[in-house]
Amino acid sequence: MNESQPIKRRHRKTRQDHASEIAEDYVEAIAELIETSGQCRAVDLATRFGVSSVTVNRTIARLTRDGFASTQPYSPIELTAAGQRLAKQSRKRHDIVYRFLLAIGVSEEVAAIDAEGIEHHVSPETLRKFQAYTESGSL
Amino acid sequence: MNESQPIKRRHRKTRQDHASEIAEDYVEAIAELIETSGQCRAVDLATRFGVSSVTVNRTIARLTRDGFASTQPYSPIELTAAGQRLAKQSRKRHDIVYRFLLAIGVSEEVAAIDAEGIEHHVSPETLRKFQAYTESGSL
DNA sequence: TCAGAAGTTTAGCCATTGCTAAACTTTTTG
DNA sequence: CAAAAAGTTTAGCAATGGCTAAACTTCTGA
Repeated sequence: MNESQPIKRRHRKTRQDHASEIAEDYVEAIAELIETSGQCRAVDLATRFGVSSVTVNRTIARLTRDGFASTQPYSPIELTAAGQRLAKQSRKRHDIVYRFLLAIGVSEEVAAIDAEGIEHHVSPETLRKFQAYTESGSL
Repeated sequence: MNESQPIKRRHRKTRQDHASEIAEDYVEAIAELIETSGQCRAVDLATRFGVSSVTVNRTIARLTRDGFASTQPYSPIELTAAGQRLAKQSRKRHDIVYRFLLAIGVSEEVAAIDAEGIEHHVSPETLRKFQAYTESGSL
């Protein structure tokens, strides 16, 4: 009998999940910055997230440690293959959530904010429902 | 000219928001436990959230510090008026999200998990849309 | 070219959120 | 009632994620 796992697996493992969320936000932002401006510097991420560049630096160090980013001192930030994959996937999920919110009538501004928060907590099943609704225009 | 705030207010202030999420999860759980079993003990919350009772203890200490909970040593955990208000509001928001997910066809199990994650990131505007959809059965 | 501006890194601070081990209190039960 | 079980608290460790100050590197323009 294997009942050793916590009764309520429904509840997320807060610390770890939070770390993944930040990782996703960062790789997404890095990919976007590289796409739009050719490169990604710590200062760009600092502006974007409203944190100090010291904080960015350490987060990037973790991403590097975990195999998502790669850097040389004083050089632009790059994504590894794994980082690019994660960025692409996060971006896609983000877009689905954002478009869904627009489709149900949420304003662009609020949809942008809420999508940021929601995207990390949507299971594949829910995501499929979101997409289905957005595409068909109804349900 | 007041442009001192970070350019992207869209992005949540991670640390602080995360703390609020935990506060909401806890007061919600405390209220529920008191309702269903008459009282709330640290060990109940530990089981519920899958963390150690030491962790629960310290979280409760923070909630107490912040005016949401009150405790005597070795006694059950209680909510202050503010805690009860927060619990009620969180519960309501949770239910709206959960019912909305069911309404768009997400399974009960997945809806329960996703609602836990999503509820903290839904603005009043989006919440109204969710509720409108759930109630009218369409949009 | 070289001095200052811009950007990055290091050092060191704090709070939160997780843990285990151990001490302590309360409850249960033989 | 006393001992064991159950629950709580304290002490102390680690990682994450935030900060400022200060040192360092790189870039830029007079």
